[in-house]
Amino acid sequence: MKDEKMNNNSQEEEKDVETPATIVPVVMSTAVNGQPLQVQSVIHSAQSVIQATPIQQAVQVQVSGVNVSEAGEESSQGPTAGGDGEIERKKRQEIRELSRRPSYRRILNELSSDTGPTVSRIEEEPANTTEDMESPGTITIAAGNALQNFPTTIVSSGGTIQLANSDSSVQGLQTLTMTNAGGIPAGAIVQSIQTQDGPQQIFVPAATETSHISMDFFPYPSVNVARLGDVQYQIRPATTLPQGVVMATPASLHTQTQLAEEASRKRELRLMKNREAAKECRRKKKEYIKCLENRVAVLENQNKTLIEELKSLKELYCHKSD
DNA sequence: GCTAAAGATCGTCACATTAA
DNA sequence: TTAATGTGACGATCTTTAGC
Repeated sequence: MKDEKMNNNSQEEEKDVETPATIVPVVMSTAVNGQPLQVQSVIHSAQSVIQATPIQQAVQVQVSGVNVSEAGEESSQGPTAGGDGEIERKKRQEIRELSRRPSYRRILNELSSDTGPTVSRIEEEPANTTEDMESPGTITIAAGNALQNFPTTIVSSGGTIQLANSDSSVQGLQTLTMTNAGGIPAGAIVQSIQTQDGPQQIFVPAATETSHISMDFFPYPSVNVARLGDVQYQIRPATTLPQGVVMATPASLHTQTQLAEEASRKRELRLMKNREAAKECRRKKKEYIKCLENRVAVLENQNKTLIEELKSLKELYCHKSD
């Protein structure tokens, strides 16, 4: 069952990593996966993970796996020159299996050079502003970061709509408030919005006199929401519905639709957050594994130094006893 | 160049833990 | 108690590699 996996308490792991470490005064230089190590910081991070409890076992398997892989790689320089027999084939197969972890090494290299702040994974669209607004009745605007270049006034078929961008510096979620100065014609358009995911449309319900529309923009199209007064409407890709189809329901079904869409929105939000959490979790895990690898390197060197020291002391002792 | 195999990555689910 | 968050497991998909 999944119970056993839960023994690997994540908080414990975090605490282990954050435990104040003692700096071990060892002078050495080493390298892991070709990366030169700063001895002090390596020892620091290594010390902090030494007390790792249940998860340590699991990760140690990985670490030893990497070591084996590295060893195998050294011995696999090109195809075997002479032998063609079954044994040679098996040997080559073995070597291949051992040496195959290129992407993993690449990740480690990236991790070791990653010192800056987390870079946003959401590609920013170039600003897309007034050019699409010329056809009457359809307003094409830009979402995402392009909102900062957004015009404050655009003309719809029903009149003038004032746009106020709440905070264009917040990535991922943007709120756009539209105040309808002229009144949106009942049953008519619909605002067409250009987002990172292509044009999207908001359908204004028939016979609705509204003076206020607000829209939330997430990086994920299915989460984007428009509100007319108290009613929420999901902003969907324009391609999912034929032009002119009114998505909004009659007043009697508003509550039901509202609930369903609210649930759907919550789910999308939860999935989005979980997606990000999973990414963060994996990043931490890689970092943790890297710390353990560093620890291995440090301990190996430390061991080597101690053996040398013991050797020289033994020699000294032998000389003196003679 | 094509293909199969294996590893890596990602999104999601389920559940444990934590914070309010 | 409950909502939010963290993380292992799983399956789908992508990437990389070797062999042909």
